[in-house]
Amino acid sequence: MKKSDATREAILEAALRLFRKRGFEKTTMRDVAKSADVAAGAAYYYFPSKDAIVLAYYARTQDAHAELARAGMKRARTLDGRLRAVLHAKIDSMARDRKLLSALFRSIGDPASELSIFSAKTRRVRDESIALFDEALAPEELPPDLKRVLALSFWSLSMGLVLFFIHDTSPKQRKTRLLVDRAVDLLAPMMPMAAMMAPMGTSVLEVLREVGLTP
Amino acid sequence: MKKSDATREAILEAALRLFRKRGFEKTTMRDVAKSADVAAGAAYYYFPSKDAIVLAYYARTQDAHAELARAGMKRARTLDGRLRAVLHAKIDSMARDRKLLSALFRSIGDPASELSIFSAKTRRVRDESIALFDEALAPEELPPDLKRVLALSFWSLSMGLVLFFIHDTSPKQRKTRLLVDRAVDLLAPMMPMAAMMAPMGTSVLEVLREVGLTP
DNA sequence: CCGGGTTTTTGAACGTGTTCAAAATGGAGT
DNA sequence: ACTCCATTTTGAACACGTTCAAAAACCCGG
Repeated sequence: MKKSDATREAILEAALRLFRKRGFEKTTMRDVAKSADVAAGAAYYYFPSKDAIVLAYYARTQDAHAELARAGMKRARTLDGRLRAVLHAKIDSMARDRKLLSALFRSIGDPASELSIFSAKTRRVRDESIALFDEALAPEELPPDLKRVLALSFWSLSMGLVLFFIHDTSPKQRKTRLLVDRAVDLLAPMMPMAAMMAPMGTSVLEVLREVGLTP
Repeated sequence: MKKSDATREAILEAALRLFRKRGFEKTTMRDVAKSADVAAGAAYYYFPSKDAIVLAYYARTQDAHAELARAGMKRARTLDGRLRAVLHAKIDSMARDRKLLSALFRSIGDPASELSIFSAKTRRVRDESIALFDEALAPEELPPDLKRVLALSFWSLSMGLVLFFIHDTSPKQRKTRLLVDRAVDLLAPMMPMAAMMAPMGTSVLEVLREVGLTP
C-alpha cells in the first residue's frame, strides 16, 4: 500500500511538473512515465487517462482553494469582501497552472465523458466549490431559494473566470484580477436589490429543477 | 476549381453524415475518407483537422441560423418575441446535430488553438451571431453602450444554451426549449429596468474593453 | 523458506489523428 | 501533341494515447 501510493504520487508530480513547464498538449504520456521512472503503461494503472491526471490535480487544488477561501472569508465583514476572498483564492490556488488547466475544459461538451466538469464523477469538487459561495452568502438576509440560485450563479461565474484566466496572457494575469474586482464591485451591491425579487428567485429555482440543472 | 470544390463538399458531407449517425468521437477520419471515396490524406488537403470539419459545419449553420432568426424576428413585435425567435432558431438550426457539436467545445480552453470559439479564426461566425442579438435589441429604447453589453451577454447565454442542448437527453430536447422560454420570460421584462442602469452599462463596457473581452 | 495468490510493473502492440514525399492529374502556353 | 508547372490525390509512415498479456515483486499462511 505504501509503495504504491509513492508511485502514484511520483507519476502525478512528474506529470504536473511537465504540464506546467511545457503545457498539457506538448507533454507526452511517455515523457511523464520516463520522468517518473516507470514504464509507459504504469501511468494507466494509476490514472485512467491523461485528462484524469489533470482532474486529480483539480480535486487536490479544490481543497487548497477551500482552505484559502475560508481563511480569507474569516477576515472579511461584508459580502463584498467574502466574494472577493473566494474568487481571488480560486485564482491564487491555480496561479502557476494556467498551462495545464486547458485540459479541464476538453471534455465539457461531451455528455459521455466522465471527466466533464458536469459529470457525476466530478460532483464532489463541484459541490465543494458551490458550498464556498453558499458560505459567502450565508450571513446575508436573503430568502434561501434566492441564495441557492445565487450560489449556483457565482459558481458559473467562477468557471467563466477560470476560462478567462486560461486565456489571459497579461503579465501576472492582472486582467483576471481586475475582472474579479470589477465583477464583485458590480454584483455585491445588487444583492439587497435582489432580495426584492425573492419570488423570482424561487421561480428560477423551479425552472432549474424542472430542467435538471439542480437536484 | 470545380472538381476540387466537389471533393471538398463530398468529404464534408460524408463527415457530417457519419458524425450524426455514430457521433464525432466514434467516427474515424479513415471512415470519412472511405465514405467519400478518397484516400485518408485527402481530407487533410481540404481540412486542417478533424475538429476543423465541425467548424466548417458550424460556419455554414451560422448562416442558416441568421436567416431563420431574421425571418422569425420579422414576425415579432416585441423584444420578448425577437429574443425567442433568435434563440429558438439557434436550436432549430442544430436540431439534428447534437452528436457532433461536442467537438465545438473541445478547444475552448486552449488559447493556442485556432479553432476555439474565442479565436481570431472563428471571429466572423461569432460576430454574426452577436449581430443577431444587436438586431433583436435595436428597436428598444436603450443607451447604445448598454445594448452592446446586453448583446454580448445574450451571446454568452446562447453558447451556454448550446452546451445545455448538447447534454440534454430529454425527448426532442424539450428541456432546452423550456429553458429558452423561461430565460426569455425572465430577462425580457428586465430590459426596461436595465435602462435605469445606463451608467452601469457604460462602466461594464469599460471593464470589458480594459480586459480585452470586447474591442 | 515455500507455494500460491494478489498487486504492481513492464513493454510491445493497437488505433487513430496527422504528415509527407511521391505519384497522378489538369491546364496553359507554344 | 508536348512541356512545364500547379493542383490534387495517394498511401505509407509517424506520434501519441491507450490496452493488455505476461513478467516481476510482494505478501502471507503453513
